[in-house]
Amino acid sequence: MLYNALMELTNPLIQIKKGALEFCVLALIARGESYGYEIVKVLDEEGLTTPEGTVYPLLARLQKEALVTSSWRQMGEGNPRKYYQITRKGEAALALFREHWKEFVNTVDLILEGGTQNDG
Amino acid sequence: MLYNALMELTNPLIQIKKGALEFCVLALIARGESYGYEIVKVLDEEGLTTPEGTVYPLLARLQKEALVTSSWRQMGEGNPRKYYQITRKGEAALALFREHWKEFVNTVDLILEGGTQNDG
DNA sequence: GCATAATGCATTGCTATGCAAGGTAAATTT
DNA sequence: AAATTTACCTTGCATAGCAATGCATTATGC
Repeated sequence: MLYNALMELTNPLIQIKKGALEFCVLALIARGESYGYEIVKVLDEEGLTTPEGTVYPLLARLQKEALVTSSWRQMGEGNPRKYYQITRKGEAALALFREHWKEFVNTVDLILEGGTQNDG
Repeated sequence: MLYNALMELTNPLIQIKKGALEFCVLALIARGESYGYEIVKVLDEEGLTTPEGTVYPLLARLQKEALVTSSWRQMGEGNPRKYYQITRKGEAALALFREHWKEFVNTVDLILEGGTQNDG
C-alpha cells in the first residue's frame, strides 16, 4: 500500500497536526503576493515567530505542491525578491484547511476542557 | 550552546506547533487515570484518531518528562494495564498549555482570516 | 478444538518537520 | 571600510507521526 502519499490526502488531521504553519504562510500569501524575507517578518509581527531556516524550505514545499507560484522581481534598487503568488489549488487547499482548522480547534478545546457535559 | 533542550522550555510555540497531541493526551489523563489502549480509543471517539504507534511512545515521553507517573494494574481477568496518572508538574504544564493554546488559536485565526474586516 | 478477533503492551524504520548554523550577495548605514 | 540590513538558500541534527510488526492474554465463533 501507498500509505504515505495517500494518507496525506485522506486524513486532514495529519496535515493539521503537522502543517499549521504551512497554511499560515499560505494565508499570508493569499492576502497578496509576498516574498520569504517579508513573510518571516510578518509572521513575527503576527506572533508566530519563525526563522528563515523554516520558512524558505516551507515555501519551496508549497511551490512543489503547486499551491503557490513564484517570480523573481527587482523592486527599485534592493535585492531581487522571489515573490510568491497563491494558485487556484492553493486557494482551494486554504479554504479546506480553514474548515478543518475550526473542527480541529473545536476537538482540542473539548479535550482540553474535559468535555464532561459539553455537547455541540 | 544547548539549544535543543533549552528552546523546548523557552519557546512555548515550538511545543504547540509540535505537540498539540501531547497535551491532548495529558488532558485525557488529567480527567482521571487511564492507559494507552483506552486513550487510543477515547482519542478516536473525540475525533482525534491516533494510532498506537504514536500514542505509546508519546506516553513514554510524558513519563520521561515527569508529567505523568504509571503503575501496572490488573483489573479483573483482562491483560494487565499500565495506568498513567498526572503529576503536579503535569497539571502545571497542562494549565500553561491551555493559555498558550488560546493565544495560538487566536494568532492562527487572525492570520487565516486575513484580518481584512473580520474581527471576532 | 482451532481460528479469529479483541485487548493490551511495545519497538523498528521510514518520512518529514522545525530549526540553528552557516553561507552568498547586494544595498544601506555608520 | 566595517557593520547592518535586505534577500536568498542549504546542511545537518533532533524529533514527531506512524505503518508495520511483534508478543501475550482473553474472548468469540465455528
